Amino acid sequence: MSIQDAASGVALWRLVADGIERGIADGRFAAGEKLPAEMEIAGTYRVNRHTVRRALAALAERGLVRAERGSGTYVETQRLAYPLRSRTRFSEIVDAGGHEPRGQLIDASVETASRELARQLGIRTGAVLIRIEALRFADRVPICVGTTWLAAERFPDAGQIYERVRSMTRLLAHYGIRDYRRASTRVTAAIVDATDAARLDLSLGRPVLVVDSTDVDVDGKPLLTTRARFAAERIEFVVENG
Amino acid sequence: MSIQDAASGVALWRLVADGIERGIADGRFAAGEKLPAEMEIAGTYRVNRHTVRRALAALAERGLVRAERGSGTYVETQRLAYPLRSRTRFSEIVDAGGHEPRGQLIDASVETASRELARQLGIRTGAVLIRIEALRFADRVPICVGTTWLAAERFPDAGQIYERVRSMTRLLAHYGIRDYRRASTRVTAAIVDATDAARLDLSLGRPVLVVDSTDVDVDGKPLLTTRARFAAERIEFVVENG
DNA sequence: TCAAGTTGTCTATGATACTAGACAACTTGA
DNA sequence: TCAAGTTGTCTAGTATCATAGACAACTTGA
Repeated sequence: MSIQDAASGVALWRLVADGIERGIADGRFAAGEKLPAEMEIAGTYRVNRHTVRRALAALAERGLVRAERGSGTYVETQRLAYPLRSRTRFSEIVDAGGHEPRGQLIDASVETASRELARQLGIRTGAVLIRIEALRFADRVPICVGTTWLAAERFPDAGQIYERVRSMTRLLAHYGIRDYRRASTRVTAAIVDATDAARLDLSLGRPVLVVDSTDVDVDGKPLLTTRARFAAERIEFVVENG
Repeated sequence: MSIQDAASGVALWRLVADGIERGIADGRFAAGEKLPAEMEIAGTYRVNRHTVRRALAALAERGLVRAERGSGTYVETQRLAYPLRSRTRFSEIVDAGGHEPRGQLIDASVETASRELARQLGIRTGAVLIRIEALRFADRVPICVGTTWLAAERFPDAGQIYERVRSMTRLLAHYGIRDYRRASTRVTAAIVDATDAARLDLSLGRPVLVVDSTDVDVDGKPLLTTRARFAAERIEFVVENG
């Protein structure tokens, strides 16, 4: 009972929790950043570590922070609302959320279509595909890593184009496609693999949302198919009803 | 823990105290009025009576309420700051405090000067005096009851005049005295007697401040002497230093 | 691989908060 | 004078708050 007068009627852990929350609100603890260690917080508030834990538990309950055993306690990034509509453009969605979208080419390669990919793209099995591996950011936070396949016949040099324009929408525009829409979207979840964990700056064992989608042109002809892995703790899919 | 969620970190009694304080602040519980009985408050907040007592104790500590055993708990009137200067006018002081001064004649009579009164008024022992018993209010709250003596020779019919003008300043003005000042002020305290208790609307046993004062004209000649009893819980004398 | 640092969990102790019931002391009004 | 209502005080039990220490489980970086 050192920072409160003896008869304040407010629990110590509440004062600590409020103090940390204020720190998050005014940016002293930035989103995604690590909070000071529990012992350190206990020191600054001159309070027992258990009291700090009580405060952090209350904040975690409300989703403001997330504790990672052995590593630290992190300020939860507010999850980006990501609507799933027929018109789904990463850059537009992120921009609408008040953040700056950015794309980064990780790798572009050529491969042949598996039966499944061929079916989705409406081409024959074994056809030549361009495979683009890209990482997408909102402000400087990685949101998702996506693998996109396009028919090499229709989109030659797609990898180089993407590297330049850094946006799938602009890539398609480069080939004269002014509009397209989402034909199908399937969402599931998985545990992040080591490669994606590094790309998304996620700890091992954290969940990712896996989105398989196919975009088609105005005539319904498949343009590309994508498998994207979203850092689950950073986004929230919104499905409009009706 | 009925009116707060289980993990609020704010003590129940604090919520009750805050609620009552808000009630006082917004006038739901008027100054001087009796609060609901502890059991009743406990009922409205769905809380144990002891918790209510804890809340009331906190408010009493801060001087917002005052408990009277067997009677009830009352909202403390904010004490009126009453400066003691050479220029001391009840009506001016009350008016400066943002309240409406009022005087009320209780009794006017004639008596002869005791040695002490004679000395204070600078007249001979046994001289005829007019004794005025008056009650003074701020807004409709009785503040003090005062007994004033004036020389009948100089101020004939003072009682009737006071009854009409209801102010000692205006009474003196009636006799052509435009200014006067406080020659001496002595302050002590006592327990209210039954008569004054009724007049001041005080419980028996409560303290009063007893003020003996003599006012003189600009030449230093005594005009009147007064013994006033102030309800201690309603005023606070302020002595300016320097 | 290891040491340092971090969060998670356990036991233990004392203080405070809240509830519950009972009775004393006192005031008020009939 | 008395009954009803009020505040004051006491004992008791349960739950929460806060402190303290120890160790496990895990991450990180050298």
